[in-house]
Amino acid sequence: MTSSCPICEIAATVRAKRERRKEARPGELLAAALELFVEKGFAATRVEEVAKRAGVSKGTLFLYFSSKEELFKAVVRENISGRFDEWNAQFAHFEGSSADMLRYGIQVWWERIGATKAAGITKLMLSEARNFPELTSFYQHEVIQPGTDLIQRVLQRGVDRGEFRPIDIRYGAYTLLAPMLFLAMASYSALNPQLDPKQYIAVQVETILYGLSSQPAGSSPTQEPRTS
Amino acid sequence: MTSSCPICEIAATVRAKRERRKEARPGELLAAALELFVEKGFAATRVEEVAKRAGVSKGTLFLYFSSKEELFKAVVRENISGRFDEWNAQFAHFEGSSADMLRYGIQVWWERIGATKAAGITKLMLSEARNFPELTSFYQHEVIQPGTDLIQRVLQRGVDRGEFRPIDIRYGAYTLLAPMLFLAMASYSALNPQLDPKQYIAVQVETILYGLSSQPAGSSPTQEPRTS
Amino acid sequence: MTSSCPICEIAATVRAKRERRKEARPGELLAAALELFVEKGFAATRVEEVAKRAGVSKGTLFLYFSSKEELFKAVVRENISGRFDEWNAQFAHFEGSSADMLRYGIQVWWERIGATKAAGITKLMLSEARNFPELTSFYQHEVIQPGTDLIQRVLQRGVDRGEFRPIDIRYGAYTLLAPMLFLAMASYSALNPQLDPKQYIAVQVETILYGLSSQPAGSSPTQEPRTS
Amino acid sequence: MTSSCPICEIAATVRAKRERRKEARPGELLAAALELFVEKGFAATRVEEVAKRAGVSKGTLFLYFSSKEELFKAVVRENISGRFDEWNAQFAHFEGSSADMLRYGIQVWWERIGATKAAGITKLMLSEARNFPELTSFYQHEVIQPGTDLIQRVLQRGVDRGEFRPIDIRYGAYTLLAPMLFLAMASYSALNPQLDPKQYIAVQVETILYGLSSQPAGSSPTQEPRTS
DNA sequence: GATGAATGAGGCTTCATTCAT
DNA sequence: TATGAATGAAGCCTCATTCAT
Repeated sequence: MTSSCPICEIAATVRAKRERRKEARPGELLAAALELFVEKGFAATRVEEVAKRAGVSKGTLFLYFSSKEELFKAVVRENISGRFDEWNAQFAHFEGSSADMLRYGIQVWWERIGATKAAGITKLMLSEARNFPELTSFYQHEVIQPGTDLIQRVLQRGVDRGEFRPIDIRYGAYTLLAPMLFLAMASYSALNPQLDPKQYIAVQVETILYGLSSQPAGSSPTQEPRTS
Repeated sequence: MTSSCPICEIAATVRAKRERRKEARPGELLAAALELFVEKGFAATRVEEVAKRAGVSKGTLFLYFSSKEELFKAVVRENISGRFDEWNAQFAHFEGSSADMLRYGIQVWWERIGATKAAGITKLMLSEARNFPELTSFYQHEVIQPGTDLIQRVLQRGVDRGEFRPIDIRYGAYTLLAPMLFLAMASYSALNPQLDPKQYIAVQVETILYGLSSQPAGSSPTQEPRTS
Repeated sequence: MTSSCPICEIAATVRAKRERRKEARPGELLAAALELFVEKGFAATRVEEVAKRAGVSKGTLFLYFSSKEELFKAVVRENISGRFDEWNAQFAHFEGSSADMLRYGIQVWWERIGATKAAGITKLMLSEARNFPELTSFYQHEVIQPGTDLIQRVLQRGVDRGEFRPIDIRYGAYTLLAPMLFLAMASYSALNPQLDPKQYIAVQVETILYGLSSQPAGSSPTQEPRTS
Repeated sequence: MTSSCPICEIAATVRAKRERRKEARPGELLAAALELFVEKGFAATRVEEVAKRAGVSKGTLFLYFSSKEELFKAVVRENISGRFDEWNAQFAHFEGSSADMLRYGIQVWWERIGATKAAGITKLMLSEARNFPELTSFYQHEVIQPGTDLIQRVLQRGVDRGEFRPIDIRYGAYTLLAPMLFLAMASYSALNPQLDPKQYIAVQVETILYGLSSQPAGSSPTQEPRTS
């Protein structure tokens, strides 16, 4: 600080700045990578563009992530798998009908994943998994498995409480997953059907809940699916 | 036909053989291309490997298809869009309930598309559309539009005849499309959930028809979804 | 002729036709090759297009010319070197002033070469010689050498007869050659200056003859340059 | 400047070195490209060989020039069109006879273009223009047009001052251009006549100036060659 | 830590030439 | 003779990764 060498002071400033940014860097890179992976897919995204969008050079990217694949894994952890704990906890304490629980779960999924760029990751993985085996098994463990478990627990709860018909849990999970994942994929595809997601979800969910319900004739869809 | 001239016969044989060869080539290439596109995606498929799998050299492929993109278009025409006329005709004369019509349509789709490699094309297009704009608009015109039209006509029929609830036709189409397309995508992804497709379809279809039906209590799922 | 086998008759007809065309074929191919070589250059001309323009298949071309280079040589022989004998003979008996002799020679060159596609060969050789050494030495022997000799003989005659200043014959030849060859090249280039060739030649020739003349004031342009 | 901080000096050195390297690359590549284009023509030159001759890899070349065509344009700018401003300025202030002006201009052209590899560019363009339309229009604008304008201005000056016969300026320009361009082409062709350029130029120029002069022998040609 | 110049394997496409028919 | 399907070497260009500074 009292150094008479101006270089030293500059160096100190630079060092401070670097350290501050050192922690920011990966975040900026992850954000840029998420955007681009989702926009173009894994293979078609060029690391140089990721770096540029994050405001750093290509070399810097490799300083934080040893390869393009590691960068991708970090993106997945940041945006998806890192959040399962929180969700699991929320569901563990849910009180109310299982139909509401599903409605709530799907709404949360939509807000945190479906409506965000993270949805594009799902599309990307379904698309390119076969070409990148290591990414695939990573994603299996970190996302697919926990996610499927979560849904199955909810369905099982509904069946156990007599709210849902005694459907095959494993296949039933896909009755819910399929339209959501399809939405995720369609939204991030150029073939995007330009549906209004909220309305799409409402129609799907109510139709499915109606189909799942143990006493459909009486109660349920007297109220029309609310398409807001 | 009963010519006594041996030359004629030989000539005919030669001609036949040559023509068979010449006409077989594109077919062999299209088959190889379908397999590889579906396996790896458009960008990740190497034309040289397509050629090798068809048993010819790289150069030969370009004799029949002027570019990789043209090869892809030909694959789509051969496996999907070339068949819509036939389907449209079949549906035009269908007699029976609209629910049966949907069941039948989905079964046909499964047999001709879903269970074949053509399903992989769907996955591929959803995935890579954004990176290949020309392919995208081609696919829109040749596949998406005709396919959506077809489903919407069936739903409209069901609503008009009082068999289905008066749902929004446009979104309702996706109630059917989504699980099918999801199956197509999942099947051709390394994230394949290893579901039994027939059982998956049975569960989805019956759940959805139940959800669509105008008189759910009476007709539909008295018979359990046939999971074969 | 009285054969009862219709095939035999057809075969005979075919054979006759073939023999008739057999002699025509090379001519058609040479004409097509000249056009295309001149239009696009040697390397950029594709043998397949030559064949197509001649109305035959690629294979047939190689039946008559063992390679692209041989085809080119045949074109040169047909259009240029095959004509030197005739010209040499004409010049041997020319009577009149050397200026007229040059005027006449240039006019003949223009009509037989300069104004025809053969001029393009000159351009082509100057351009691509270095990439095709064998063609180069062929052209040296068959065209450059005889042509230069011819001009030098005329100049020498003019000097010997006191009509021209005693210039260096070798360099003087280029005083005449340069503008003509330049015209040939420019005409067959996309950079074509759109000059009227006759007018261009008139200006060049008279300027040069004037420059060459031993008594410019007196002799030279008393007779009008015939620019028609 | 006289900083006692050794870091600064090192940093300066490093920076200088890097910049020198970085700035040298394009120059080295342009030099290699000029050589090879001139030697083999545009189409026949392999970018990989350009890179190798510049001592870098294929990829590096594309770091500096986005395509082979852009590389060529850069070569033209560097060697030809970038110099017109300077020449135009020189000519604007020339004092002396127009004949001397032409002699001087031709000498300068010879030293700066004709005797250098840049002359080969001219040959190349005349040769390959037709196969590369974009290069052609580029060359038209950047070279042909400014060059022709320059010559015509000098000729017009001579005519205006009564030094030259009232020749048609447009065609007269080619009286000068043709032998020079021919020399450029011949020099860079394998058909190179092995003339001594200085002597060739001397003969051409004096012959032409003699032909242009308004009072060559004293009287001059009373009647003009009619060039219309 | 940060940079960005450099690399080189690998992809799509062209085309002279061969050869079975 | 005539065909044209087939070949494969070679060319331009891209991009993940390395490394000297």
